[in-house]
Amino acid sequence: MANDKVTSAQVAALAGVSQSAVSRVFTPGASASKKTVERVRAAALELGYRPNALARGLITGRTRIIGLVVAYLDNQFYPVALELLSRALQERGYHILMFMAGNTTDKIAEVVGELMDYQVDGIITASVAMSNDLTTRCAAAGIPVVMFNRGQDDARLSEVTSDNVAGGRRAAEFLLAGGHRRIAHVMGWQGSSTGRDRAAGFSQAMRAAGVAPVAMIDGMYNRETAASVARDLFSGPDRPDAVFVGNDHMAFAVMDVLRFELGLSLPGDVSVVGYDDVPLASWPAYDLTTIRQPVRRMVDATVDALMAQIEGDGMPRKLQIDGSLIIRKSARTP
Amino acid sequence: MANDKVTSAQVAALAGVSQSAVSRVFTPGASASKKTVERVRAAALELGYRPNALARGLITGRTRIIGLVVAYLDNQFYPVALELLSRALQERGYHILMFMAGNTTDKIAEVVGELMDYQVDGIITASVAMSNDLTTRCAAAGIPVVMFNRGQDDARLSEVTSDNVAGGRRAAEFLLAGGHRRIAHVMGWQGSSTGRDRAAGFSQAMRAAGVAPVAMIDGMYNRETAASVARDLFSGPDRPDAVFVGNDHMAFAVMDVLRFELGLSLPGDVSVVGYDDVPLASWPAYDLTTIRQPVRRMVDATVDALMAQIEGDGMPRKLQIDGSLIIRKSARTP
DNA sequence: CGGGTTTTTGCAAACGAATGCAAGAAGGGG
DNA sequence: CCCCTTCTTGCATTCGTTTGCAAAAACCCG
Repeated sequence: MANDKVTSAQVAALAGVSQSAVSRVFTPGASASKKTVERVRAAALELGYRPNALARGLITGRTRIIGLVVAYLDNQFYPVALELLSRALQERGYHILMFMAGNTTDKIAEVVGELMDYQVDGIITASVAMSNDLTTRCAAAGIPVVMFNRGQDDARLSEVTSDNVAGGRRAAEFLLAGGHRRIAHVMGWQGSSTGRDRAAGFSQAMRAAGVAPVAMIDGMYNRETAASVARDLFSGPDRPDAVFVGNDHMAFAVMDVLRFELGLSLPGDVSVVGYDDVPLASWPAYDLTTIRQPVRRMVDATVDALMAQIEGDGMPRKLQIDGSLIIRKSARTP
Repeated sequence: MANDKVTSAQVAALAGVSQSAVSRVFTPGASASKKTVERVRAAALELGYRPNALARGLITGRTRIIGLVVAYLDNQFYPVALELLSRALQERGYHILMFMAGNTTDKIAEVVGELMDYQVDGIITASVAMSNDLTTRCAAAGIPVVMFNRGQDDARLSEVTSDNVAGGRRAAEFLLAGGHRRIAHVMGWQGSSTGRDRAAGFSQAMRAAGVAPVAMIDGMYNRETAASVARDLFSGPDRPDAVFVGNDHMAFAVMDVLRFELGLSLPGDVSVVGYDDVPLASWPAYDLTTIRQPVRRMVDATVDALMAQIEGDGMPRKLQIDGSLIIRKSARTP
């Protein structure tokens, strides 16, 4: 049966037609008579023939491979997104070539270079920034790029995020409405647009209410950092009575420190609000009040944007998807 | 600069050498004089040339792409493994083409078929079983397959697991040593080797101690199922005083039910032992006593096995990596 | 400086499929 | 039944590389 490499020529021979005929049978939208189709199909089945995607890609210029660059997977938001992305693309006949990149510029450049070697049809970056130079290279090569959950001020890039400014504002307003006046913000990494936007929204709402934040400290989207920030912030004599944390991943760390190291109760002593609404946030051990990022819709938007640019003549687009506040038990309810 | 498609021929023209020369400069281990190398490198840099991986793959028969098939990512063990795998392979110049497959046979077959279309150099399956037919096809195509965290009785397949039988035994022994006599087991999915092996080890140790398990129920490696199993098991009048759960992911669900629905205290009322030691297990909100699967070593072994078969003449191998018991606070300590 | 070795080089043939072109087959209408 | 149109088909070229082969160049040593 299916031996090492079956080529279209072998199928052609068996079916008694030319190699072109075989190709046409396997190329959607090419012309072939009913009889040829049948004979070729039969021969292909017998030999276990499947078209070689590399050869096809070489000549058509499309590989149906999407490059995915992601910085880390320990924040649960990303595996969830990855799973959805992968499924959505698979449904449309595309496949994901995956790369882990630290968030350093040159590592990312290296990785994008390798992606381009494989002639990917498009690139999705998750929680990763593109340097200007890199964007230029992708644009020159005609490879559309869409940034998932990160924004950047460059018209050549598509981006899909939640409305982070609104989200930050919403978090602050909720805490204020709960009667809190000593509110701190453990910020998302200030090197990222999401971190900055959420912080900006938070500040905005605080200012509007005439309340000054107790502190705004960068938690780097990192569990350890967030924990140590929480320790500093809450060990002193006049500690905050509420904290908005830049994402759920850090919020869990903060809650751990508050409850298990400092013996504080939530929401009795302190209110905590997170951002993302990852699955773990709804588990009773945390039961975290948080701003939801609608992953599913974000993923759909990402795939749509990419497909529009690959298959149609779509232009880069910037989308913000609104996320609602999910009220649970980690923060006092107004 | 870097225009749409730069080919080796263009570089050759600019450098004043033949196209073959360019190829040789970019092929490790090919002969080229110092002078040629220099001139070609310079020209390549100027034009932004990079070898087309598709064309290269077409002729060499190696793509440096590894197909990865994974069933789900909601169990934290897999994202962690995925990240390590991806990094390890990247270091060796390989890349991951990722596929999500449910655990249904035909879905997997479909996915493996698509993988083969891309002429992958090897396949890693994580928490996924291979049908006999599929294994045959891969073997015929000369594509090595290594199963990560799953075993199968087929000499053509490599596999890397932890020593699940020993692990299950260890868990039971630990609970027995803690003085428990009413011990239940929420089993890992019995359709998987890991689930069966852990259960077998557990049974073995119980039998050796002359203690009959209170219950052994399949939790399907699924959070909801595990939770409802826990509800049934622990709501009755004479509930177990200890439970060994087939993996951490389910153990968290069980703990949630025990503590937050049934108001039981751990390890006071009930002892819980899990399997995997995912990062979350060490967070104080769970602080789960568990059998560690040494992911890093498992990943290294996986990559080694794969490389041996791809680059050398290695035979398929079956590896079991021993994992130790990590004692935390969810179970009574002897 | 000559004869023999070793390196470097270009030529041309792969790899496996898609596709423009022109010829052949089939179909349709009067 | 013939002519004109529409479908199918095969031929040959193309995509961007690697690589075997043989010629050319460089090197070495006496």
